[in-house]
Amino acid sequence: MKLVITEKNDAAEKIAALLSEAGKPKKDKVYDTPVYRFTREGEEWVTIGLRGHILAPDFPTELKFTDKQGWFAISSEGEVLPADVPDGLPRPPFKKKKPFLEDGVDIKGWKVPSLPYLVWAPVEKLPAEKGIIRSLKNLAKKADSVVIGTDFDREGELIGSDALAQVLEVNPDVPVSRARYSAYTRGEIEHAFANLVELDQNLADAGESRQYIDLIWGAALTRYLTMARFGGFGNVRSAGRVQTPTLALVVERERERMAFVPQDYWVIGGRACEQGADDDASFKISHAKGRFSVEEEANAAYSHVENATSGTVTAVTKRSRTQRPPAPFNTTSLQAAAAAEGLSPARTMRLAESLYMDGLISYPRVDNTVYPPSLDLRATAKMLAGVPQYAPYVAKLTAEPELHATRGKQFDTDHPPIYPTGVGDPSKLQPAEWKLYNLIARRFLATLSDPATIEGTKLAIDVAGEPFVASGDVLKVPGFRAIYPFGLKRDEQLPALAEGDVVDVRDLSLDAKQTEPPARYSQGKLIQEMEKRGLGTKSTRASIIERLYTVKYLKNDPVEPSQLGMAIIDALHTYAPRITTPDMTSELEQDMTKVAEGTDTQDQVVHHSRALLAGMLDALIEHKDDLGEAIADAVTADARVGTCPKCGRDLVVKSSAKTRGSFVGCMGWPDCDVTYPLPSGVRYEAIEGEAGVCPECGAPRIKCKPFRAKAYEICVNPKCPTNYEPDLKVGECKVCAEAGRHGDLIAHKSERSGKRFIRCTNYDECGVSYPLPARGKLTATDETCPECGAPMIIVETARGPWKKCVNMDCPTNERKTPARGRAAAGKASGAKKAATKKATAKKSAAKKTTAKRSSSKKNSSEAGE
DNA sequence: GCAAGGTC
Repeated sequence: MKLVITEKNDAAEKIAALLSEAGKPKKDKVYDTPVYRFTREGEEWVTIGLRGHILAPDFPTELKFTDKQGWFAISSEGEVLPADVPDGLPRPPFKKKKPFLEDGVDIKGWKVPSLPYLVWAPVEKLPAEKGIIRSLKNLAKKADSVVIGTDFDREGELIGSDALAQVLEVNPDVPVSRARYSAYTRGEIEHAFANLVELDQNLADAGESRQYIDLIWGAALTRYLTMARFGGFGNVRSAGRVQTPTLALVVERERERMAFVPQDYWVIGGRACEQGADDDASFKISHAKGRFSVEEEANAAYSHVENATSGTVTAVTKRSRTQRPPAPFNTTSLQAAAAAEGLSPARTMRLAESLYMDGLISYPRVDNTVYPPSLDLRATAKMLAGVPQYAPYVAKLTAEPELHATRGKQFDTDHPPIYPTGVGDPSKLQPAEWKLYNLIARRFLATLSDPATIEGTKLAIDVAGEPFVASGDVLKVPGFRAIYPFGLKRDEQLPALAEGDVVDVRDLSLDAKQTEPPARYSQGKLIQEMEKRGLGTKSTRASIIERLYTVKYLKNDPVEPSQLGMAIIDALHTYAPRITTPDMTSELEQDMTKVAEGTDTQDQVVHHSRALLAGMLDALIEHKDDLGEAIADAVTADARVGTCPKCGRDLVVKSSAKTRGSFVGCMGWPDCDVTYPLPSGVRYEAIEGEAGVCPECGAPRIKCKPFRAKAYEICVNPKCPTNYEPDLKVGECKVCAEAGRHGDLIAHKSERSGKRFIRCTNYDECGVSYPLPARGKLTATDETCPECGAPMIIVETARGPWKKCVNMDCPTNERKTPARGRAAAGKASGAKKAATKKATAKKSAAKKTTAKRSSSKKNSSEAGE
């Protein structure tokens, strides 16, 4: 039996289909791993797909600190210190209990495990995909020969080399060869298997050097930053060859913005229209000078036109321009286009993976922007007629005798650009999935479409002797824009005017403005910038940006660095500058080339890199205290939500170790005891400036951002009148009155839960209490409910005030009562369950159609070749 | 509780 090992299941399936001589390969499973069996030249073949890297590099378990001992910091004297422990908790006696934590203790011949030694620690490769490895070994035992068919690049060679090591463990004498192909076409695959070569161990070693260097630098610097000032569990401060320069890009832009000195300028603008026309038909005009940099000049010009009500058209110029249809999508351009539609790159990749698995789009991790000749463009376009929204456009497009596709700049043959492979149904896909599918499908059709022709018109208008201009665009030939409206600004249309025409002029004004600092990166732009600088790969960039958000180095979109992010970059820039620039990646690339070419060995390159790191770590350890302080200050600044109304110190968001919840507390604790509760399950943000201080009580106002709901602002003080009237009397207790007592009904707010309720002052005797809505200002009335006699109150929310009976069991509350709420919620959850069921049904249905589709595609591509 | 690179 001949065993072919590929990088992914997809490749195993495709290669089996292309090499099989007697019909379709038989899909089988070894344990849980799909494999494909077929015969060729009288021999049994089987292909198996790995899942990328099956081994992961790591330090020996003795160095991993996987038990409770924590990571370690080094004092300036070079002494091994346990991690800082939050005040009040016992300091574990690490040194005594764990002798190997001492300096100079040998483990496997290495001194461990203080930070400087970590730099020199050995690295092992441990199984990461145990299931795949088990299946691989099972097949390898029975193999007469093995072909490594992983991707044709450095990581592919490494993945193949790791797989080979597993194979040789169980079948040491099996002959092994390497197939090198760069497209899943019959010609390419046949050629690769007819010209098998040896695995390139130098290339695999180059890949492994990359793994080791990334791990050693990342682990040492991450542990250092995390321990320089321990911020509690869950507060890792990470660093790495790609993430740190990426963060530096964002910080650099923020520094430019901070250093920016705005310049004053003035503009004169207004609106004009045909004589007597409506405001709706008016268009924008502006002074031909554009920006006045001298105020007096602007004033002078404005004084001429201030009272003008009409102008004369002095010139009309028209110029047509064409707009070329966009290039096919690769991963980066898809991420950028989707980011402009509000999907983060990481989310885009998760959605794309799901669409790919459902058979709706092609493989989403590609650099290529040129469709291969084997892709049947016409058939794909025709398939999209199955989506009703596209059908009319597809009919027109496919009526053309020939289809020409645009070509992008990047041309590889690994995979085709991202294109639709199935018919998407908006009623079956999640809204975000549909959004992405729609973008991809329309982009595909756009790449086959004609250019758009736009006629631009410029008007010169004389207003009281001052020159004004107006411009407008009209889409003359829509071309691709009829199907692809994304990323384009709307045209402003001008009425048909000729030289000498008189127009009405309105709303002229002189506005003082200031030049803007350079804009922050959008997530899409950041992805593109990373690509330009060689940071990360198409498969990793999205997740690296996401990582920078989870460690709280970045916030908001457009991307903004936190104080912590800026402090980290400042510190590393001073003591370990190599990690903060893309240079490390480009130098690593050069080293990898040397290893691949055999002029340097893996050991030499890794050793050299360790030595560089060791020097930088010495400097970092020397300044551990300064750096720890800078980090602590930055974290405080990030957590700051306002000033303490009692003592004037900073109020910050703190997290309670006991409840795992957050609260606002004063930095002056324990001298100052000011604390405020925070709503749970929402993210919060400080509000800058005056708006961040409650005008009623002086406590901070914060912005709350619930998941997938509208953000709102509140004062953090639950007793603040902006939250509710404290202890408001809403009426008298009827039950008590009937019993001959007096009881007042008072509105309260629980400080613990934040919930509001009404309770009788004689609650212990009568037990009367009513729930209240969570938000909204309450006002008492003199009225009692005509149905049940309970007091009426007014609740004022963002939607306006409404009067209601406080008794939730009262028939007048039936429409808005919690009872109805519960019923509705029950129904909603029932609907959700049904939807889930539907989704599951959809998934399996989609899988079926995928299978059908891929087999029909296979047929057509075979027919085409 | 560390990185970045594959892929699911």
